[in-house]
Amino acid sequence: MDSVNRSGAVSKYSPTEIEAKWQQTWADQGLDTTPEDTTKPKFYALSMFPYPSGNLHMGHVRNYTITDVVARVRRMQGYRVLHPMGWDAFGLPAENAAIDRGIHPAKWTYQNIDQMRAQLQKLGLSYDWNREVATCSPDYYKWTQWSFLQFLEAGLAYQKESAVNWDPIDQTVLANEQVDSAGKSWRSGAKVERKLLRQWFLKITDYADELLSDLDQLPGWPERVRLMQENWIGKSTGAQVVFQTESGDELPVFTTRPDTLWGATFMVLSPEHPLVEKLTTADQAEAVKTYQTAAAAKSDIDRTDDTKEKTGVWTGSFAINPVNDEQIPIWIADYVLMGYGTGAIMAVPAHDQRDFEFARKFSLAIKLVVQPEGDARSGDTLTEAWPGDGVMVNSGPLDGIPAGKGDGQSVAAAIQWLETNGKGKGEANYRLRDWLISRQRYWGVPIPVVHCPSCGIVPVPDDQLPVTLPEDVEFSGRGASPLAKLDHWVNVPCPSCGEPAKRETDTMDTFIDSSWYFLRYADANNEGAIFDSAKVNDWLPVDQYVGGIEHAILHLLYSRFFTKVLRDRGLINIDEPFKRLLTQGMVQAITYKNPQTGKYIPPAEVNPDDPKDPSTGDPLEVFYEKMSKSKYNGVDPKDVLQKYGADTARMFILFKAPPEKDLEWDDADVEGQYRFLNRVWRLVSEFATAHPNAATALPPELSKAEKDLRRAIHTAIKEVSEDIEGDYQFNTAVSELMKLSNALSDAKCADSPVYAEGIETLVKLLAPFAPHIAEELWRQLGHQESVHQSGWPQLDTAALVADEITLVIQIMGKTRGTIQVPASADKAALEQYARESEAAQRYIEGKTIRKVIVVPKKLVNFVLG
RNA sequence: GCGGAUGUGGUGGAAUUGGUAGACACGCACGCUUGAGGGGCGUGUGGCUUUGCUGUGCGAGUUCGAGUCUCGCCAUCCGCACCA
Repeated sequence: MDSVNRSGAVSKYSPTEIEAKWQQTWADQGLDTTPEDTTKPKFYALSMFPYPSGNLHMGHVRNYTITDVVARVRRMQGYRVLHPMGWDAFGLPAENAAIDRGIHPAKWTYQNIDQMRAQLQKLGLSYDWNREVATCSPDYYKWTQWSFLQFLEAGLAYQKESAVNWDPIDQTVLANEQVDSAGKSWRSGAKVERKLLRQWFLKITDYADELLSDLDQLPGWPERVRLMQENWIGKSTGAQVVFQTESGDELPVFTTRPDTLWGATFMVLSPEHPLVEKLTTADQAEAVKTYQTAAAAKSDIDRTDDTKEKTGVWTGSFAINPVNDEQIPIWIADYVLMGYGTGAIMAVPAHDQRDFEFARKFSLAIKLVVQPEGDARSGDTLTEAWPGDGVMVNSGPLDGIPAGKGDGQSVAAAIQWLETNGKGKGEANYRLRDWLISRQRYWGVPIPVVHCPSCGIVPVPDDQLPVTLPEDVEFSGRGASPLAKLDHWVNVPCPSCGEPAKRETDTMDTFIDSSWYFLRYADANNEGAIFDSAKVNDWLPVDQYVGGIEHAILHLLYSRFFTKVLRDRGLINIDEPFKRLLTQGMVQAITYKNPQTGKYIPPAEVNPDDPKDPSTGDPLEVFYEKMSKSKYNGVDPKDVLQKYGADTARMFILFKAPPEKDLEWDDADVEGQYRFLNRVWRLVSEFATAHPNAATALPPELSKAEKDLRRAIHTAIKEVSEDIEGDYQFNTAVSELMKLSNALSDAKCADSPVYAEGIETLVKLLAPFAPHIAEELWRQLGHQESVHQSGWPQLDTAALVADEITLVIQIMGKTRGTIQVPASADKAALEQYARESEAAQRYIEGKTIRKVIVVPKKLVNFVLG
């Protein structure tokens, strides 16, 4: 590693030294402070902010490096760039640390933030730290509460009884994502129960249609994220149809196939449907009760898991089919979910497979109303439901109409008939549910309302915000929210009437904190308002957002929702918060697993050439998996930075895989990047020593060597620029840097101004990727200002033009050789050169040329007869 | 079951969008430098029965020419899943 010293010419590349030096200098000079000069075009580059666990992992490094390259390139290109960082700092881990280790969540969190900030700063990320936010800080959550009150005032926040996941051991409510696939609590391991509780919701369903249709405005998002959101919102169009029970109650149902109404032979209600009790006859009371109890005991997962056998019970009563006045039985079954549609369905067994299975099992009538063409079927002989096309039969006014959802087909005709006759109407239904935001936890934003016996729910007035978290709390991990036990905090006078009242003790889902942080960065230190609207309207939307695919739905959907609500409150004028989105792939590392025992073996204990379990001798499975402690395959960024420096780590991560693909960590490739930076160091250092203050003004005439080098230089400028502007292709951008470096190493004109131009260009192009080494080398070249303020190299397209090109000679489409020809040659000349070529002569001799295809600047293909 | 993505050397990955497949690296081999190791430098590296043939998951097709376009399969990964 000290070979450079032996020559005595230049100093050794010492990353830790120069990285610390330049990080300090840049911070002192405020190089990364957001410019206020609004004459420049703006660019907002953002990484999803982290949860402050205390330790930076490789996934973070990858995420932030990608965004940093984008930000640095834009700065060099003359944009004013906003590139902030902050902390998604509320959440369960802090509270668990308090329960397990007796540290206050606030103390634990702020310690972690300090630790992680220090780690981030060692990566050379160009953040404007003046705009740092932490969602657990009262300065921030004051405005989270204020936002909540905006929702409340707009009628978009409400309380409702809801069935939630209840952990009987920890005595607390859990979010869906905190219950594993077996229906057990992630913390206590207890089987989760369903329990009715009064909870806070945000009415995201009011925005379902816009959240769906505006996905079209996001061409800069990955297709699959848009599709996932589309699926999640789950719009289906159809009709609402009102059935009457014999007792006179209305029983509305939603259906996507209103055209099959004449084939409805029974109805099914969800076991939780409010009308079940009333509809159940005395004879059936016991059976219904038993079924309801069994269904209630099952978690959602159990209920949706047994896809095979249908179960259900008849209520004993009947409904009237509104289209033909037929009497049809009303059943209950758990394949009908209370949370979707109206919690009740009309069952058309001939044309819906679930209804068909149910009808067969309980011997219910099956009536065919769509006759597939050229295939006479009847309900009695069907072996499965027919959901496909055909002609309507047995359907009164619809008879003879072709079945389908198109214009003039059965569905449209049915909806028109329903509306004309007042039996129902066209309607859309969504899978999306309202957002349950209540959490019975301490370490979150208190919901800023007071419950008053006489005034009801009273919002805390703006001038009394924030409702701060009390600090004198006990964390036992048992019972309701720790806040509920603090009488002095709970009991307050009603802000409206002054009588004794009680604070809301639920805190908000932490996804709320992260649903608006990207707006706050535009005006992060505003004490008098959530933000200055003009500043948000100036900076937003985020031009490039980068984060993991795991947020494809929740965070990104919630943020879009918040943005639209705040827009409708007149606070901002944008429809969508994130113009372009990049979902970066996982960072994986080699993993060894013993297939016999199922145990993971630390790589340090395995011989990679012959992977065997050191204790049992079993051959091991070898594969790449996401880094994690339990698999012993994590690589600590700290170790990499210490050994190679941030520049090498950044270069490796950018080069190893395209950003959206999974990246396989490989120490040998990290070494490779370190070697490359060392080569660049020697190349530039040696040049700077030999040619202090070298001129870059070009002579009027260039030699061939100079022209070739200059073409390589400007090809690099072109390719790197394109790679980091369109679809980010940092891997090929880095390979272009390597090509330029190789071209300079091989160049035979080291004393030419062209060579000096090449050296300077290499350093500039390298700057966004490896900012420290580029800065150090730039200064060695004699520059006073920072390379990061030196401007992006200008492309000279004239330099790209070659005097000679390589012409491919093909015979019958097969390449048989190449020749060098003048670039200026026209089609006829190219054909002539090709005919005369040795390669063509060999194959053409004695044959007839039937056709010649000439592709200018590329190839000549001879088709022989 | 529904929807989506991906499939190229020993490995990670390129390919101007129909025009020399394997750029750039990693690894490996050989050579030079070095007391040795490391490092550095140089050369080579898809396969094969090597004047040539063959090759981008498999099989057809379009074309002068296909990794790229069309049709049909296979495999892997991801999301959703009794959604009426």
